[in-house]
Amino acid sequence: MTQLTEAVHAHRILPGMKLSEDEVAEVFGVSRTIVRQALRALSHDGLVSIERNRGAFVSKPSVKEAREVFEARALLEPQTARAAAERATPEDVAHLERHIEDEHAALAAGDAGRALMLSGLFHVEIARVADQKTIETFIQQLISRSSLVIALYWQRRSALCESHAHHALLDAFRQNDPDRAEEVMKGHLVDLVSQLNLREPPTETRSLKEALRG
Amino acid sequence: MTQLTEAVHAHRILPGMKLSEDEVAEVFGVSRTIVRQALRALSHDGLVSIERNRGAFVSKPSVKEAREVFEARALLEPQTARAAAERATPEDVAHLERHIEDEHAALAAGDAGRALMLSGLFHVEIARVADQKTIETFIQQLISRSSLVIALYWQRRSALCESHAHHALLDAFRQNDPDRAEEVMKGHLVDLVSQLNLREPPTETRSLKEALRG
DNA sequence: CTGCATCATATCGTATACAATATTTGCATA
DNA sequence: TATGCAAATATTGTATACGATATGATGCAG
Repeated sequence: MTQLTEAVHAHRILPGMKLSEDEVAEVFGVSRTIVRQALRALSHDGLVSIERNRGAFVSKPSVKEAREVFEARALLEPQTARAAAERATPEDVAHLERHIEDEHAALAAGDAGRALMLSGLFHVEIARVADQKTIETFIQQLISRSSLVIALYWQRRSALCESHAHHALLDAFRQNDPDRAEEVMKGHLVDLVSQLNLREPPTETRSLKEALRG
Repeated sequence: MTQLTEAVHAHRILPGMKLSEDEVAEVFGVSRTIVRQALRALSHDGLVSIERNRGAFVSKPSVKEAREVFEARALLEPQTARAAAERATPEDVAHLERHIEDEHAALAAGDAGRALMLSGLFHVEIARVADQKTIETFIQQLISRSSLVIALYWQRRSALCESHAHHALLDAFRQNDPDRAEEVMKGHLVDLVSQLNLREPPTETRSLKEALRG
């Protein structure tokens, strides 16, 4: 059922799309009970919004919400990157490195959606290295919602942006350089926001089934 | 069903206590379906932990989790208090003031549990004044878990601690003094942690029904 | 008397059935 | 043709029933 989350992260399911309980249940071959549980969970993470007696829809973050998400990230992530740099072991670094490699591989294979998902997951992994489970949970939620924000507000000019910052973070972790890690993360988040077009709230929908089968 | 949350905040339900689905369903006169929904929601907020095929228990934060909660609060709340001080209107101040008065009234009436709950809610209200819905959600969760931490690790010497800090925050808001608000909040959180005894993980349970009837 | 295996009971996990609500469709009327 | 009402349909909300799993008791062997 976590496939739903992945589909959202990979932009195979787009904001505004309705997630009908019967439909999702049929696609995954489970009962509505399970689907309802999952949708509730996603709702709690802000990925879908549930309207009573109307159904669940993939959230369409407003401009204000988009800003809030990145403001929260700016509060949490630099400090978390610092803590990660203090604690990072060679194994941690290797693990993160593999993560980046996977992202590149996905990109090379033309699977931009998977690359985007892995790119977000990288930030969650940092919180894991920092050994901050509570904050990790928050960052997880923020990354999910960031994926929605990107789907809505990304302006496509300047495509390959993240690679550099993530490599720079990796270096800082490898050298256990907290100051640098914090600064890089701070700048990285500023970069991300600067590449958003936080003005219009566009719309678009597709069929659910074909998006999931893809 | 939010009564469950209130009961936890007011320390009428204590960490470790089992929340049997049938039992809760009977107490509230609803079906297990509803109870399960509620328990999953509480689980997501970290108030209860669900063990598969065993049931839901009020969470017993470990020392590490307790530290993490207050570390996260230290990252989020000072900045949020700053933002609140920048935006606070006279209406906001009046609203927060009433909150503090309610807390005092509860304390005077001997309802220490309700006072504790209101004291926590005060922090959530600050996020609301700051107009930061996303961060407000996080703080809400952190406050809830703080309530559990307090139930487990509070050392009773120095009882009336919060009053001063909350009044100081109110003053800072009234004067729209962001620097002061941020500093006071920072110190307030340090105070709170310093009054915890983050060493032993004690245990204790009571019957659910009598706790809710009380 | 103690320890372990087995069985009975209780509790949770999932599916299904029914009720409540929203949405759509069709028709009548202005 | 457009509009408003009403019935029909579809979808979600809730309760209940059944199956799976863990827990505790019981009895037997050592």
